Amino acid sequence: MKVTSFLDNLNPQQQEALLCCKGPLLVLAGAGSGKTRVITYKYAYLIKNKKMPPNSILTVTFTNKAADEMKFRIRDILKMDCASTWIGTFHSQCSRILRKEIKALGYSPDFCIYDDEDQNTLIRQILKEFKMYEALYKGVASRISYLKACLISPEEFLTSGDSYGFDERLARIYRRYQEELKKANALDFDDLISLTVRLFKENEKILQKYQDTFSYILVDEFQDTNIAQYTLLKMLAERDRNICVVGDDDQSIYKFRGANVGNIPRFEEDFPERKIVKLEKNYRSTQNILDVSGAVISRNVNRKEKRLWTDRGAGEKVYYALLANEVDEARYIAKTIKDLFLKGRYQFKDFAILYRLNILTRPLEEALRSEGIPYKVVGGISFYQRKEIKDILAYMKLAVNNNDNVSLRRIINVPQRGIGQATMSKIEHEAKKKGISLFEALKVIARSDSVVSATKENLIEFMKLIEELATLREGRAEEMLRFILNATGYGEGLEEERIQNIEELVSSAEDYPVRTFLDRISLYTNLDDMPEGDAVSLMTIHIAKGLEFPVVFIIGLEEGILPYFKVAETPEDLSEERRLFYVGMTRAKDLLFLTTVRQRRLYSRLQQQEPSRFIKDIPRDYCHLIEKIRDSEVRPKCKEAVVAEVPYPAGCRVRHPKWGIGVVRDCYGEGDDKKIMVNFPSVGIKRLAVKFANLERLG
DNA sequence: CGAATTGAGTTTTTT
DNA sequence: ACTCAATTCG
Repeated sequence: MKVTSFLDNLNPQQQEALLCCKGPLLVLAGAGSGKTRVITYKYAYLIKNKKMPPNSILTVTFTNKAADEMKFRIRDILKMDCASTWIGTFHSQCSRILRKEIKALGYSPDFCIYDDEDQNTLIRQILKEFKMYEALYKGVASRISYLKACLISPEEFLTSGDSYGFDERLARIYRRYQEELKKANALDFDDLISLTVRLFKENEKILQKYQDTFSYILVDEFQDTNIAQYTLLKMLAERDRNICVVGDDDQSIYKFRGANVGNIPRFEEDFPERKIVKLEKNYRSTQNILDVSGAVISRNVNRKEKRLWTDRGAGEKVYYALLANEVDEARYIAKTIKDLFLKGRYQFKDFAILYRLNILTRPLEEALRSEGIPYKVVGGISFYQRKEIKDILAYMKLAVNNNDNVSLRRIINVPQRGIGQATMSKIEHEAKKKGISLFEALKVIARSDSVVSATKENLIEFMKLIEELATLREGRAEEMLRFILNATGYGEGLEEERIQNIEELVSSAEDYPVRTFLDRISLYTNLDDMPEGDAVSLMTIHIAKGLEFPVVFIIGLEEGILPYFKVAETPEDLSEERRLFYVGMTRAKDLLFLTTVRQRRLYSRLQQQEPSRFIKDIPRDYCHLIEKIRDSEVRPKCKEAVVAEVPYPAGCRVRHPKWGIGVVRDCYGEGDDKKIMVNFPSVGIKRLAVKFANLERLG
């Protein structure tokens, strides 16, 4: 493919993003603006035109799916094998670096990777030992994860006083947790990033080596990076300053996992010579959908102003339906889908139903079933997190890394082999006394006479099993898996479905060596299973990010649900909820349906619902209002939400004492808080409080 | 050691 | 209402 043909397929802004190959570049890519295309083409352009070797471009994504898709496209464009390229997730790239360099940090390169479940198990065990309420583990886990994402070590946290919500108990648990990880020669997901940062901080030579290796850095979904990830990028890019980050602050919806939108302004400060390119042409939605979603998101403060446009035309108005309860809501949606399907314009797979909370699927599934509409709930427990899969893999992990205490605990009595709590306590005690791993301690106990002979035999048998497995660790994964299944009898008496899962695991091992296989699945936490066949998709808005559908329904647009009542406390949280709504709306290509109910049964409680505050930010003119509530039940409040009187309708002109005449873009808020957005030719778009602005309306 | 009962807590989840 | 998990009993 010639350079010119890359350019032919891009609009002027996209071309600009592609051609800027020297120095730092920030690409603000609106929803549906062809971001992936730009990144992929840019990568190809750097190789073809700038003659960069493929291995000198570090490309970072957040999901394996995004990385795989990119590799697929590159393979297609350049006819190039992408197996050894540096295209991958933050975590896989860091793991690759650490496997090579981690000795410099005193870990063994055989380290295993703990997923969230392993992490939780370990934390719970520590809580138990500290005699703390175990149910706290979720909060503890997320706070530890947050600290790690901010590169705060236990020591730093201990001396941090009041910052970072200091809590003495948390500090002790955190410190102990890190010690246990180190003992087990295990890294959790956050460690993969933070230890790579530490590696570079403490070893100038190693950092230089990777700075030399990477002559260009490309980052996708930059708005989702956390502090640790940003620091990593900054260290690598600091010297040569050839880095391109692509993101959209309006689509930052993972704050709760440590993502920090502040990294966008931070990037601008750290790389003051950066160029900025905005991608505002949208290739996905109708203008109506863009206007409605744009009106909602424009209420957020401190965002990078973007005005998405399309040449697709206005399209149909957005449908906003007000319904009596969740059963009506579900029926309304099912019926609408059926109607549209029967008209022949859409297939079932063209529809997506999006929601804030998983719990909202229940009535939906019922209604869809009764209309005979095929559907698939996307998300939920992923393949590799199933119990049977994790059990089998725990054997494998323990064989490769005998120090993996969490895996040992997991399988020592699974399937049952008569090693119970009493015996386990003895092993724990021994391990603690001698400062050795549980497996070493188990060997000691097995040789001693401190347990009854039956138990002793059981221990010896388990020990032999693991040692035998260990001899297979240089071999093929499939072989080891078969051995595990035979030797343990795992699967005997199991449900058919679980046995099938195990079979699938074995066949997915293909020809991989044991270690490669383990690494792969430790970092591939979900098999990106988009629904096959013709079925309506049900998923959370979070999961829908990055996807698109011709027809989108967003349900449960009520106070307490979106925005969710537990997060809607700070303005930041509220902004994120608004972004979530925005992400949901911008998934739609042709038709967008929004629903609110008056009454909803939630956690067995019947609740009166108020329409989401975001609804009133939708300009009335862009909406079909559909009310399916029997007249006697209509509460005026619901109606007001959408029909709220606007003294300054969009498009009308006003005179400001200082800035002269401007065109009203928008007016929102209530009473004294009523705000107005006006475009003045002299000063641009201004946001004003109606009460103080002293405006004069002109016609 | 395993089964049954009681009790608490209910978001979102790329890796 | 329902799930998941810890504690208690056999």
